Amino acid sequence: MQNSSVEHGPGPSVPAGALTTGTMYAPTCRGREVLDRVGDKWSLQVLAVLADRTMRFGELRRTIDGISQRMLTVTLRTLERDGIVIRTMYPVMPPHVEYALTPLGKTLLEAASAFIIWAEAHVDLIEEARADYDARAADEAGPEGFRTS
Amino acid sequence: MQNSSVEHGPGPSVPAGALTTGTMYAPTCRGREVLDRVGDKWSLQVLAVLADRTMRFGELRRTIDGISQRMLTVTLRTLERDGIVIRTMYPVMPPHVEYALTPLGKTLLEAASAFIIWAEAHVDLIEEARADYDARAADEAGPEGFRTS
DNA sequence: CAGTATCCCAGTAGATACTG
DNA sequence: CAGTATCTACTGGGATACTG
Repeated sequence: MQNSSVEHGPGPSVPAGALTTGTMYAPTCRGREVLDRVGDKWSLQVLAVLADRTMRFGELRRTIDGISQRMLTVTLRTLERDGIVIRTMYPVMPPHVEYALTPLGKTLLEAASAFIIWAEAHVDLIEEARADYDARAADEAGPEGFRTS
Repeated sequence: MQNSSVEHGPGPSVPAGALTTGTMYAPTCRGREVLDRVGDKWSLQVLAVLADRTMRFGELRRTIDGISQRMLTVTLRTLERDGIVIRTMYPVMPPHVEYALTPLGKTLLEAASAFIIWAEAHVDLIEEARADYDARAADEAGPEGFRTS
């Protein structure tokens, strides 16, 4: 995925130095796939819960509550594969398995924390914005010959 | 979808220096929906691109490249609704529309930047971990008498 | 130029049932 | 307990065609 066609003419549309602010982000490259990975419905949840302590499968299932058995398994497997959590199995009866964050997982959680905190801090503002937007939208679509009088 | 029981017991679960990682995150609440929103396939991309400067619809389309017309529209609408980008239309012929980050959008991008940067910085490590994992998985399933040589 | 409207498929997640 | 297997429903998103 690259910008093969920036050629919208010989125009000086990009003043060469316009890339001051951003540029650093621009998940145009492979970082995307990591974001996709961790940006799914459950990964961050699992991460956040494991931040506190090591947990067993059943504990995670009960703690996260809302997650299905299958999705917990899938999520944990992927995180394990990515080196973000580590799975320790004790071959006893009944089985005992523990999940913990790896050092990599901890750095991830740290990096994501600002994001998570932002989300929680601004959720109200966003919902307000939505209400506003919807109200305005209704305003534009609403006055459809309702001049009853 | 709430975490009815963050308490799974009388846990002094966080030992002494479990690093800064404590209970502070836990996207258990409404922050989740915000994360879902921005965590989709295109939002962060759009945000990152708009970090540089205001852009027109077509510019975004060409810059992000890979995004379809439909998804750009959908993404922009949602971001606008959430108060993260602002849409300015100049009713001329042909139409001229510009998109920019709102102040809220800028704070979001800032919050997300650590995350994005982490992703780009660790993508190699992660892919390595994956290769390892796959190799080990193949090892466990593979040794089926395939000692050909 | 900047969209909207449809159609449609692939992938994702939920529920359920079974197992070492 | 800690999974795997399967079946299905839902939806995100691409392709395409049309419009003010």
